[in-house]
Amino acid sequence: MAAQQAETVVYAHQTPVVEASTRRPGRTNKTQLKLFEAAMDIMSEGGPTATTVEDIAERAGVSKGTVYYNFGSKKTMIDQLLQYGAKLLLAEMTVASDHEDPREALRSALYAAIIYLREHPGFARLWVSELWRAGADWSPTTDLIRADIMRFIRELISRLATRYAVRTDRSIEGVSLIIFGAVFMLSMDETRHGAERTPEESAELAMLTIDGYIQA
Amino acid sequence: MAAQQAETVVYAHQTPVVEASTRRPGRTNKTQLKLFEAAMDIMSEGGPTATTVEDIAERAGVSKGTVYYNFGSKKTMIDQLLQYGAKLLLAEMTVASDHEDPREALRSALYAAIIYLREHPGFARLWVSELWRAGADWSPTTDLIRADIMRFIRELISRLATRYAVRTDRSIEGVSLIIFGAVFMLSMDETRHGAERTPEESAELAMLTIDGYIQA
Amino acid sequence: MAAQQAETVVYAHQTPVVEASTRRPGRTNKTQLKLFEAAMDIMSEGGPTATTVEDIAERAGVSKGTVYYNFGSKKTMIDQLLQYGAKLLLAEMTVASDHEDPREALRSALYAAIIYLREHPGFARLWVSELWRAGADWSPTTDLIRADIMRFIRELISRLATRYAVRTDRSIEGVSLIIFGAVFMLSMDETRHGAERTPEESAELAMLTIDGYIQA
Amino acid sequence: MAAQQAETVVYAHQTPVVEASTRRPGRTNKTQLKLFEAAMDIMSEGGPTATTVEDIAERAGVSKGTVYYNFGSKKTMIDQLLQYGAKLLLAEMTVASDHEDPREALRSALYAAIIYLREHPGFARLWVSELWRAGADWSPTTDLIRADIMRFIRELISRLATRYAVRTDRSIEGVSLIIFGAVFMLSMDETRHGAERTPEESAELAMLTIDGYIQA
DNA sequence: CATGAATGAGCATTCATTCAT
DNA sequence: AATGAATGAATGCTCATTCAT
Repeated sequence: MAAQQAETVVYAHQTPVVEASTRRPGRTNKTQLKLFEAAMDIMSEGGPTATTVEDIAERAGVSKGTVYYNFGSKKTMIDQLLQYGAKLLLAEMTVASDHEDPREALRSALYAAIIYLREHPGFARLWVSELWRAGADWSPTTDLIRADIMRFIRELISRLATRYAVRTDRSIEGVSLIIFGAVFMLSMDETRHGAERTPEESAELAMLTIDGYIQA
Repeated sequence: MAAQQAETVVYAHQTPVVEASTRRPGRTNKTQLKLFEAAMDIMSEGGPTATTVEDIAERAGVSKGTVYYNFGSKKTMIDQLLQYGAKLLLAEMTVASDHEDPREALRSALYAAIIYLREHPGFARLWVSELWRAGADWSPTTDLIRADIMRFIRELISRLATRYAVRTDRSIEGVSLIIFGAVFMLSMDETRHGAERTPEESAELAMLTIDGYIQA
Repeated sequence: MAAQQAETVVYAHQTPVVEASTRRPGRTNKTQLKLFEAAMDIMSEGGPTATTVEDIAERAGVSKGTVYYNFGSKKTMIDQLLQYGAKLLLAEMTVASDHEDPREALRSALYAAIIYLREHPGFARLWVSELWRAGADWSPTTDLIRADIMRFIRELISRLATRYAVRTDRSIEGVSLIIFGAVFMLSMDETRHGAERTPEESAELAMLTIDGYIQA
Repeated sequence: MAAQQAETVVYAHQTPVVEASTRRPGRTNKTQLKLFEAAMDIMSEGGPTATTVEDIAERAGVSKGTVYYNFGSKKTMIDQLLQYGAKLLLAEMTVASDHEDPREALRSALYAAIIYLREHPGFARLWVSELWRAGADWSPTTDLIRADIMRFIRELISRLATRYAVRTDRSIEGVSLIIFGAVFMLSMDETRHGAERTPEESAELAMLTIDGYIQA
């Protein structure tokens, strides 16, 4: 007796991530969490297209039907997984960014992001896949998440100007983007080639860009 | 007797990447080029998994069988397409880097890369997909290509020290990596959201990192 | 979670033949039986290679996917079909061989075999195809079945010595083999050219060899 | 400029086997012989359906097109190969059967057949496959060959009556058939499981049936 | 004579999705 | 709330066959 579900999944800003698009009202339940973990886990190997619903269900120890009972479709599940992961990532970065010095706040946030992506390679892998997807089956969720992350970084970068002299011939948006790119590449590289750098070193590397941004 | 893989497009390495399964010598022929173009074209829409062999063949104006006659498998074709695209990319960057001033050489090479990736979104899309794949069907090609690009950037960065004071507490390898990430993110962002920046601006942004690297 | 192979029809051996790839326990279900019947039916026309999974599914009244849900692959299905048919054949022969006189027991068993093969030409056709296959996709099932049938005949032949004088310059193994060959050739000939002999006559013919074996 | 070729291949009794159905008039040429050898060789592994035209051409060291230039179709090639092999087999048996004593003539002919089939497992494999094929693509060649072999054996068996007392309650046709089956099974068994018997022993085994036939 | 390139119908297989229980 | 069985459209791949050179 499952109710039909809307195709469009709106990313719920500020409100509980999963709730909005769940098949049935109510909070993310235990089965859904199990499926999220399993999916994140397995997604580190092959990206969403290469990962089958059966794989995920098996890893989560439930049947395929259960995935459909809980999410209605693979697409929806991926979508909500993305939201789930992004929420956690943002939460980590937010906590870490609680520093008075804006440079330190940014460094600390990037450090947290690097740690998170290292520990959740499946999320990183998934995000990359979705981030650069195009065509018919594009979901707006990715854009919304990207916007949230970007906004978060942008605000941290804006704060730099309150204490440092920053270059005014470079857009904050642009700087945020390449910082984003640097962090991602560092994380994915670790996943692929093993950690050749400590998270601290990675964060310092990413801050090089900021050092180029701060100054005349 | 049928050509499963042509040596032709083998990416410029000391040892041919796909030699093991190569069946015959000879140059990349017209059909293979047509297929490469078609594949690059289509790949900008949905990544390799979402792109079917039939689609590629149709766009190239040949039959599905022809793809298999020329490449033997989808995987092999993708692999060689990657090599083909990388060869062109590196060629562009090499030509552009012909400047006496090492900073300008680097900036110009990055500019060329940004242009190339903008004009070949399919290649960029494909590369991203392969770059972070793992598991059974991983092909070493991606690693080799990545290594070549990284080596190229690394050498340009090394040259900076001949004229500028550079930070010695950051590894050149690491700097190369985040430059790589920045360029990629800039390019993919353009593909996804339309060009909000000129290529020149994008190149300057990427150089911010270098500016952070150059100085005491 | 899906049943690729059922343990059910595993041919009566000490160790299940296909155990390695079995996914779940449980009895041979209705769908699998339907598929066996359909496959045996169709196989009489063209051997396993010429028979498509689609044909079998259609004749069984299920979808192609169902075949794969139940058996995992065409090869596995053929394998289990062989086991299924062999089990039935051996059962028939076993029942028929219940005679005190060893010669009569053997004759009766051969008669049963001839009847069975006549009524299941698909099984005979399949077996012939597999029996002499070689190369990469060889499955051990055929050997195991052959060994069982041979062992059964061998034992019946051994019993002859308890009542008759038999030639000791001919190996029981060899005699079993040519009896096997005679029965097969008789059956297949009927299938190809129509029944020119009654099963009784066929059985008597096969017993000629035994008559040559019994005597000084 | 290849002339079209008739689908129906008539088996040329008593006349050169290959000539009748060759695309162009004239004797079997070198290329055709090379292809026959290659096909016989490779056919021992997988039967005609599993053997591709490409496999045969490759083994013969010619191109696929050459097969079609020489035979017009795979079917025709197989057909002529069958004729070619049968002609050789019959020739061997004929030479071997030149004995005054009919029993010895038969034994010797069977011995020759066993040797031939052992040395040409591809022919045996091919024949078995064709012998029990059914359906639309049945070629009459197999029947004609079978008839020739059977006639040959039948005549040898008929001669037995000139010197031995034979059973009159068993048809010569039937006896020929099971001798045929015995020889085949012995040969194929050797191919599959290695030679556990010398050809002499195999021939003696097959003669058991004759011993059952000779006597009151 | 021979062949390399191309073809396309046909086939085994995968997998997201449905649904009765 | 969960699931096992079934589905069928989609897809990668094979291979006999054609044909221009």
